[in-house]
Amino acid sequence: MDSSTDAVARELLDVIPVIMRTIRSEMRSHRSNELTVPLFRSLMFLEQQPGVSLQELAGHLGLTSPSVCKIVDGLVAHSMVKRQHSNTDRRKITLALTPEGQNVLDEARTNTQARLADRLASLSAEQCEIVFQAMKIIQPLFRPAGDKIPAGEIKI
Amino acid sequence: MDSSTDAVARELLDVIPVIMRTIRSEMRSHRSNELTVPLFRSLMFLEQQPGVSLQELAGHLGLTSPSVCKIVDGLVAHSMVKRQHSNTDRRKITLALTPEGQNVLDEARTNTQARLADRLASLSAEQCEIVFQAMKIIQPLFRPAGDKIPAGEIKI
DNA sequence: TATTGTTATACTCTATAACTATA
DNA sequence: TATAGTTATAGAGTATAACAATA
Repeated sequence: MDSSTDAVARELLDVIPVIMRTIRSEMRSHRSNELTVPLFRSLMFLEQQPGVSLQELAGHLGLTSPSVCKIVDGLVAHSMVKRQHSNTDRRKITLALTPEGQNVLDEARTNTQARLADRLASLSAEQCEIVFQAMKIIQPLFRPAGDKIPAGEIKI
Repeated sequence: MDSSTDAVARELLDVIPVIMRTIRSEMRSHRSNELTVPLFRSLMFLEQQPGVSLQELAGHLGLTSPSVCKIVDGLVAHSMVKRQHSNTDRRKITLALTPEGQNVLDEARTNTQARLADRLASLSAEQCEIVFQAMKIIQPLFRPAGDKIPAGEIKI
């Protein structure tokens, strides 16, 4: 069993960086949406969890507060995100997508997903299913600390 | 079938960046080997393909020549890689691991793999197998252009 | 003239440290 | 005093453009 997890670890180390580079470059190559991976992930998280604080977003992204503060600055400057002071604790901020942010997210997701799907086109239904299941299996193991499971997914 | 590849694409977009961040941070957190992901991948490639040129390495990494030139500078400065002029075409260079580079690679691979394997420890044998197969399925779809399949793997 | 590698320069992403405002 | 967020500054990592040497 140990040798098996080692083999999987070796494969992950081999394959993940290559996929990541593709995702990055495909996200960049689409001219209309100048989203980087962290910006894209921020918008996705705010769609799932509207009203979160900066620290909650930082926890999800696995980045420090200053880094996320700058990311949010950019998103606010481009009118994709609304930043407000919390009513209950005025030190905190609450973050949410604007309608424009939702549009940008929808477009970016559609485009990037379509390009990834193109690469997967040669897979059989069985192979697709294996990859799909693998992602579902791996995801919880790498979830950043402090990242809550969205309420809609608790179902177990 | 289309909805299936779309679903897989969505999962990849969700999960890959998170795994990538973990790989990065685990690689950095181990103090003795200060290898970044691209440095690590360079060493791995030179182990498989000793004697390659800078452009071949750049093709494998999916980076531009100037970027790879700087990476190689660093590896040479740290005595991990030997850089020589080619005899047949003196514009070209040939790159190869030094014994020290091999040691650094071995240690980094062992450590990083072990940490990843720790995260996978809770998986059942079946789950391991699914993830393993998924990586094998995905890998060829995302191989960078100009990246040759290592001679030892042609076997088919 | 085209190709291989290098140097010069700049931009993005991220981090640590220091600061402000609120609790 | 502790916490949430911000600002200031610095260090990777990458790219494009310009250059040198060789073919």
